Amino acid sequence: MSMILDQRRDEILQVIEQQGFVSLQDLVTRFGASESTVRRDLEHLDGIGQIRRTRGGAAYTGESITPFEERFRSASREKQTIGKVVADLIPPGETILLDGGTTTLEVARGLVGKALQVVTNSLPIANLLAQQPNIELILIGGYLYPRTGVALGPLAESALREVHVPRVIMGTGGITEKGLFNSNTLLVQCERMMLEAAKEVWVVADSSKFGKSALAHLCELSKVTRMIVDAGLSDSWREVIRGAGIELTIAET
Amino acid sequence: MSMILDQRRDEILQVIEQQGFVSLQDLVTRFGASESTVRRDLEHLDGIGQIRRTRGGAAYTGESITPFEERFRSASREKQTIGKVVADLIPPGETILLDGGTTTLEVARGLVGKALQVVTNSLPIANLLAQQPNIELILIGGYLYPRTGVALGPLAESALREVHVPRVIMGTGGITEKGLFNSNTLLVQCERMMLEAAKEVWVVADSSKFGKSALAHLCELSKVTRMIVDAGLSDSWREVIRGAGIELTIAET
DNA sequence: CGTATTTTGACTGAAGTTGATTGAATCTGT
DNA sequence: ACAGATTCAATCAACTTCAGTCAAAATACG
Repeated sequence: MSMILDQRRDEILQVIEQQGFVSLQDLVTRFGASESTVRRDLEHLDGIGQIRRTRGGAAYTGESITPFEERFRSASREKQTIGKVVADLIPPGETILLDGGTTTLEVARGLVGKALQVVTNSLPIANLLAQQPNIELILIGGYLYPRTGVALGPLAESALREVHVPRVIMGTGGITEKGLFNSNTLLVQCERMMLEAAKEVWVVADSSKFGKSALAHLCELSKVTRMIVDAGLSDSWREVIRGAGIELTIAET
Repeated sequence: MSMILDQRRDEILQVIEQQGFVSLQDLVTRFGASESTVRRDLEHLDGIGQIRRTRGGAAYTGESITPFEERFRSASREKQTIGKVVADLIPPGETILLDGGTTTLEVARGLVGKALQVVTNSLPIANLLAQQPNIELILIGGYLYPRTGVALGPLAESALREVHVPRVIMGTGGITEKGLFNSNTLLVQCERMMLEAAKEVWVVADSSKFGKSALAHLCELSKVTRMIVDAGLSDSWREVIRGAGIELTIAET
């Protein structure tokens, strides 16, 4: 594994995350690599589900970024299953804290029709649940991170300080033995406050996230109470997760 | 200057979603693409059911965005003109605090394309402005009042305590010589915090609001710096408003 | 040091996209 | 109902981007 290669792919991912869309030519000039190389990088990032290739470039689809166009696309089947399973695990009448992200958005979809109190800093999730008569929605405010629709920053953090809930349901950018990662430091800071606000920490992640780290370290595995993952998770990773004292739920179709 | 296919189609979809309808020529000049290309894009978006093609352009047919959406479709012409006039009165680069409501939503529509910092507790306004690249959006969180999509309650109030802006732009339920009124005590409480947070208080109201009171008294007329009203306002009311030391702006078509 | 493996950049024909150009269909004003 | 204008679908050639292949370069490893 060449260091240069991984580094370049990480940086490409960051560029795509920041801009939402990037043309292949842009990446070629930006990194001084050949078309073929960049094309292979995009192919790889598409393979692990972090981006979606389009003719002429690529678009971001990874966690923690929920462009509003996302509503027109369908999330991966894995994420949908995870969303349904998690929603069924939550007892009616509860209060839950819902992190932003594509997987948690699927959880929110699963919650439709239930009687719950939901706290979230995600605009897309708020839009989805605001229409639900049985759901009482509490919005965490703050600086609205463009294109992602997630409220972050000092306002969000001080609002989270006043909130206490039995569970938080979080998405993540990557999971390794060292813990959870996300791609944005501002986001990680806010997610730390979420961890503080909740007794139990549930993490939803599709299996492509395992073994992937990202820019910012969020927390140790020991902070996590429960993980809900799709059936594609390897046996060795199941061992690691259970070995860390985490209750592992596999979301089957 | 060619553009990635998917990106252009997404942006076209966003434009149509926001405006309800666009002409083909408008899209051609906006994206600098040829008629043929735009026409093919519309054909595609029609094919996947997100828009409906019409002669000369296209209309939005996607799943209803939010239940609040219909509110601004049915906004009266008076409110629309007020919105445009107010938006033109705001110098670029400013920070404004935007109250919730149908008239302020029209103000927000007028702000599209400007470079501003906007603070709001209204979910519909946040949805409208979150996608604008030149607008930095700060969301006031809190309990989301279901009917109107406005964040209220203690969380909203403590967030507003940390905010200071040169102007707040407020809607209102009714105006009499005794001051401003609104129909909801929780809302009024929150709006009082907005008054505290701003140096200048601008009130937008269509002329039908004058002479009407409502459940909860918000503040005296003396708190208001400026009012923007449609041309239907009677001379006697104009006297009353100016007599209270308020700068009165009549929004003409 | 030499060999195996991975990564890279150039090249290819294939496939997709674009803008211009047609004549047909539709709209508008009289 | 008519003429003129606009919009449309269909087609085509130029252009761009694509996946696949191969050999050179870089790296890993014994």
